[in-house]
Amino acid sequence: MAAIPEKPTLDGLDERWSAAWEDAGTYRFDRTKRRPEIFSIDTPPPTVSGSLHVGHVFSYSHTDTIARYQRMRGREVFYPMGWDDNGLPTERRVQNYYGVRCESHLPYDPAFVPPEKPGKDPVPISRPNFLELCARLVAEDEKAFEHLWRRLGLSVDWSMTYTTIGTEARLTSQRAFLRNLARGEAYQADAPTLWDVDFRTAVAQAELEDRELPGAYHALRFHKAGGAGDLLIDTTRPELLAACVAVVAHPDDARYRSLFGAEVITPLYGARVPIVAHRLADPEKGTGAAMICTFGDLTDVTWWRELQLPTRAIVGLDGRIKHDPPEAFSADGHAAYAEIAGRTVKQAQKIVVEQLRASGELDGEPRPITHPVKFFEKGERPLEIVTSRQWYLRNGGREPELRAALIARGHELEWMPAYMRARFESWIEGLTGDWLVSRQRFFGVPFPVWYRLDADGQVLHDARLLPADDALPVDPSTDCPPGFDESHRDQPNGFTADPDVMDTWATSSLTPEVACGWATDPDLFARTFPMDLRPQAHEIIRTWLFSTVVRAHLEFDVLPWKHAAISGWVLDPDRKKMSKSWGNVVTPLEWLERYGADAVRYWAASGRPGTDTAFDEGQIKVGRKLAIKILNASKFALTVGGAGDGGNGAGASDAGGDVAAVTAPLDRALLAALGALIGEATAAFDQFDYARALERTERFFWSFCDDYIELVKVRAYGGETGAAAESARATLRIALSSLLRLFAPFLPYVTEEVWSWWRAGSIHRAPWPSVPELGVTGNPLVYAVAAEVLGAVRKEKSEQGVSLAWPVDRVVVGDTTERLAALDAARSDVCDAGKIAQLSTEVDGQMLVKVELAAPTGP
RNA sequence: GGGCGUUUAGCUCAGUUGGUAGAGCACCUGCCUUACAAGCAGGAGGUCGUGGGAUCGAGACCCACAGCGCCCACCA
Repeated sequence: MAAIPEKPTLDGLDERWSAAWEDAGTYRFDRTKRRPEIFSIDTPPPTVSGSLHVGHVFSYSHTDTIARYQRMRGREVFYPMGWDDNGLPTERRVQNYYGVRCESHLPYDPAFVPPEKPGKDPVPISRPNFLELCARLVAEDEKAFEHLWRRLGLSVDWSMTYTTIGTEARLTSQRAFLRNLARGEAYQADAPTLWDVDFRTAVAQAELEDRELPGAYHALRFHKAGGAGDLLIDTTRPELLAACVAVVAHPDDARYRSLFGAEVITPLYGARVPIVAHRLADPEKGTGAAMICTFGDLTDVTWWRELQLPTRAIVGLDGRIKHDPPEAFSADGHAAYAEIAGRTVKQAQKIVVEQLRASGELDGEPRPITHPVKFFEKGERPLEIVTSRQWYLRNGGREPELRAALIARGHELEWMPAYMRARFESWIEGLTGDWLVSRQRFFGVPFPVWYRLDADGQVLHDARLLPADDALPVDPSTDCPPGFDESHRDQPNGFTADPDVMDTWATSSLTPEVACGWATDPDLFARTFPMDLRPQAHEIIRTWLFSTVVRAHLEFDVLPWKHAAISGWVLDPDRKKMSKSWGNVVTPLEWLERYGADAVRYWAASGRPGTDTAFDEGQIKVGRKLAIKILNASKFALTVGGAGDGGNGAGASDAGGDVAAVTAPLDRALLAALGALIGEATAAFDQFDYARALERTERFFWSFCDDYIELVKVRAYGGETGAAAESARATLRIALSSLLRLFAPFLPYVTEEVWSWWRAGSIHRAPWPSVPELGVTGNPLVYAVAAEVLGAVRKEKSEQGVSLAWPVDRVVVGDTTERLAALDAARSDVCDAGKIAQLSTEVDGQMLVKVELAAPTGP
């Protein structure tokens, strides 16, 4: 209990209460509670190597309001925070930050110290050294995030953080993978794969994005066998001509029907390729005939697979044309190929076009077009398709039954807002294959797999060596498989490690399992899983949400959570998707310091679930004003009539005041209206609609300040005694108690501050307000009519340009009998508040208020 | 091309069983009133995207169209 300040202020509240909550363990999770008593939240682990912007503050504030509401409802809230620190973003940040480059073949250098400043040329370092730097940098980043989150007032239990590269995450990912493997859900395949030539890794369908790029149609002259003329074929990728394995047209296309089964000879290279038919060939496009290359795009892959064509790959993992030409070229063909060998595809295209022009096999000039090209979402050059050995996880991409089961999971899940389910479904319906989970990178969870080598040192991919479950997590590049030691590594008849790491989503898809302790803490797991809520952004429904559903479905045959709350984006003030540069002009911490956490949270909570919201400094200012208003109104409610240090101390009831003392009709009317508000706010929160709960509460609160307090002020003042005065004072406290608790999920600092003036314990562990605790309530009409008449009196004074304290000789109110009766019940309050000498009423169908001001007195 | 969302005051947005348009900001006017001048009171401002339909009655329901945004698909 603290004294009520003479001049309440928001200054210093954030720091003071953050520290107090930490000391008191206010948000500590009590793991003795059982599953039904617990509300568990699968918090999104933010990418720590990314920049912090107000978008983070926005969506994490939403989740925190839900967490606080559930906690006040009596649920023990399991609200851990994770840090997503594995994967490419961290690698990239480490490379730039320290000026280093990971080279897997280098030996570990225990004495390595990164350069003070990144040099011009990156320093090549070993994989273990590189991983050390990753670990060092993410530790710093995570501190910055935690600082921001604490300041924002997230009610997270900070003793329960996890990271996606930590031991728990590696153990969970590897165990889950091995179980997937044992059940046949994970498998390895040597197949065409989308490949980023800069990152030198395979990427998954979920990580693709289209970008519009300029390109050009080139009409190539293929030669019919036996000199029977030419066949024109349009292509945007003439550089892949050497990889052409067939020409395809639609089976119904009359122009080509007679040619199916025949062969044509490719320009430049003189290779004989068949003309084949396939329904995906579009007669409307180009000449209606297309060349099939291995591989120019995903349609090529489909044709290649379904028509069982040979492979003639010419693009290497480095994105350059391979040096060995495919077979079946003519002598001139080999010469032509030699000129592009070793070149990038871009360079090769120029050369090939020149060669075609020279040979007369380019029909006309290239016709420029703009077309969508597939990119890795983090990449800078178009993806190539190369054949490589990769791990896959079944996700319904190739099995209708699994696909249907996952769509059914989407129906089982409760979405907020509900329409977001459509994105989940359309993603599943568009899957073209299983989930490619292996990445040729370093800072990730390694696949816990080794392979036998034969007597020649060749890898036997079918002869897998797996670790014992209790040995997990393992790093196969430094740990040895059972029965082998380091001397057998990479030796004939020995073993070699699987070189790949898992896709970052392969770990992130297990956040419920990681956070709830599936691998290490079965007791905790039983108390928290399946979880109650997954809050997340809509653009990662296809990745994070979907993959998490897949993993839980495969492993446990359940949904990982009951509800998914999808948040929108923060947009620039001009309503464009927020750009990095704009979002970083002022950092989130600076906003918090400028206006206080409550103010920023207020803005965030005004963004409805799933709705993109423009950043609005004005709303933050409004939030700050609201917080200040709460301080001042509370001070008044708690001190009026000398009640400041009175009877409602540690032992006060939930209601916050003496319910039995509430006797005046106006006061009882207020409690009736308050009860309705509590019902609305509770219903809104139960549907995760925090924005509605805030809006209703705020509206009520301003009316409470402007109307109710003004109406009862005189009655509640210190000079007054008796039941009427006590009734007003008790009602002020009771209403304040409820209102503070209704605001607590949004404005944790100011509400806690006021609560501490007069109540024991944290407001954030206080029970959510309820109608029963208000006791008997009255007719809300009394409050409504009294406020309206007072408003009419104010309006008259305002229009006459006099002070609101100006006396009124007489007011005549015309209204219905029922409303006049309600007014009569609050007659003295209305007269006191309006300084009205005489109030008379007359029954009338329509409300009419006539106000006669007192004449000016004196000079 | 398919789907989802959205369109209400100058700006940001509420408007949940259909009953004669709301809030905040900004703007204008007035007011030091014993919680609050980072305040209080008041005012002005909208044919609710367009066109149809069912209804006694539509911002809300149905249909079509348009703008904006997003998701998915197409990528020769």
